[in-house]
Amino acid sequence: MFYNLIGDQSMNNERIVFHIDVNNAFLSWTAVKLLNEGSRVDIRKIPSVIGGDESKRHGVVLAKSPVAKKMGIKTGDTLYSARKKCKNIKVFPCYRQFYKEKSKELFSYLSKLSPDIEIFSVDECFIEMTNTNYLYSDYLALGYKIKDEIYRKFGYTVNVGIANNKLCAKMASDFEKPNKVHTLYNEEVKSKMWPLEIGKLFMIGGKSAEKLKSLGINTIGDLANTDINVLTKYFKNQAPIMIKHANGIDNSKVITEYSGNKCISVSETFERDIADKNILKKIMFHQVKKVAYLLRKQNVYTTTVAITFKNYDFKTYTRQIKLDTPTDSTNDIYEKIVLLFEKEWDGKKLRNIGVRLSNFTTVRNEQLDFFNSGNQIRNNSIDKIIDSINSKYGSDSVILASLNDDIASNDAYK
DNA sequence: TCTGGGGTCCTAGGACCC
DNA sequence: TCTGGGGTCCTAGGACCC
Repeated sequence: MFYNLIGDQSMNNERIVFHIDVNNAFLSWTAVKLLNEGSRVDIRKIPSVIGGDESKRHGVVLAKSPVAKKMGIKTGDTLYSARKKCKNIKVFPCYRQFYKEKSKELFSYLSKLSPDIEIFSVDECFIEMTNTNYLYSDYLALGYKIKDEIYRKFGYTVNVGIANNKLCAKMASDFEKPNKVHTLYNEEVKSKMWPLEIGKLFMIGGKSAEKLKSLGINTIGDLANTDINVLTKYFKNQAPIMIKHANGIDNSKVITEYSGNKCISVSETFERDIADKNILKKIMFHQVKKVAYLLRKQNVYTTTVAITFKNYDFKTYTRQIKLDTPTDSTNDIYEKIVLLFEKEWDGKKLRNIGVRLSNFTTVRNEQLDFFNSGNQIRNNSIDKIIDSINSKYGSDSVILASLNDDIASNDAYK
């Protein structure tokens, strides 16, 4: 029997957090979709990846099968390099909308276990299990039950991490994959986490791992036992949190309430580099429409707008501007975006362009410009009317012909 | 046919004020 | 003849996450 009763933590009063992570989410979900559609091949069992469309210059690996992983293929690799590592790799497209539906379906099932659930990404969540002992007497057994039931109900596997805090739950679910349940209780940190290579620690990415290794810190245990004063010299304010993490300490709460985004952005990589100003402006206009709509949906106003662009040579720039008056108007935002663009763009070919809104506020604190107040009010109501029509009939049902005839009427970019 | 997209958070440095 | 220093706000860039 796989229920390990020795591992049962239900008798003490410690906090219990679960982390649930879909194994190779995009690939697993695609596998389920294809099988449901009658395919005889389970793409999880062959060398396969989910990748973007190379003809649109989106050619990166977004998820990989276990076989592909064994051949050295990593998420973020170019499809070109994935093929180099594995000649007969099968590449499947990315069905984002479908993944969103699968994600929703999973979390609504998990919400029944405990209302204290934090959706951490499209395929991961934390569940606060503290104070549910009266319902679940054996957490490890429960972990297996959840995992197996997800497989039975939905046809894909997950990893479950069980620990006394979020960090350790996340580290635990990342141990051996797929289709596994792991615990990482406080007393297990030394034996299970300390031997791991430093880059495995949450929030230690490639750059930090490299720097730590150059200091002779090679494992999580090394980091846990590093003098904080030494580490602070190299990592400033990050040092204390790094050492805490390495010791399995984390007091962060499971956040159940969605509190809105801190920023909203869109960006687009073009099929071919573009140096045509009118086309670039049209693209930005459509992007502004999108972010402004999302902003209004959150019922907030932005005080900072930014453009981001990437040159043909991959150098990226961001240019931002703080607004005197918070706004949620498509027109206002577009005006600022164009201003920034005209000022900063040197006319060279661009590979990618995007817009970003940040520093939101709920209060308008509006000082209506005396001469333009009529226009402002008119634009605001136009935005709202367009939002309601677009949310009913699709995002491009109505185009702001009144706003900018040139852009709205020209369909060079759609 | 080389290198996506959407987020959060931190830091360094400049401008400006007292 | 000598150019301090603390605080705040803002921008640009980068690290990291999925």
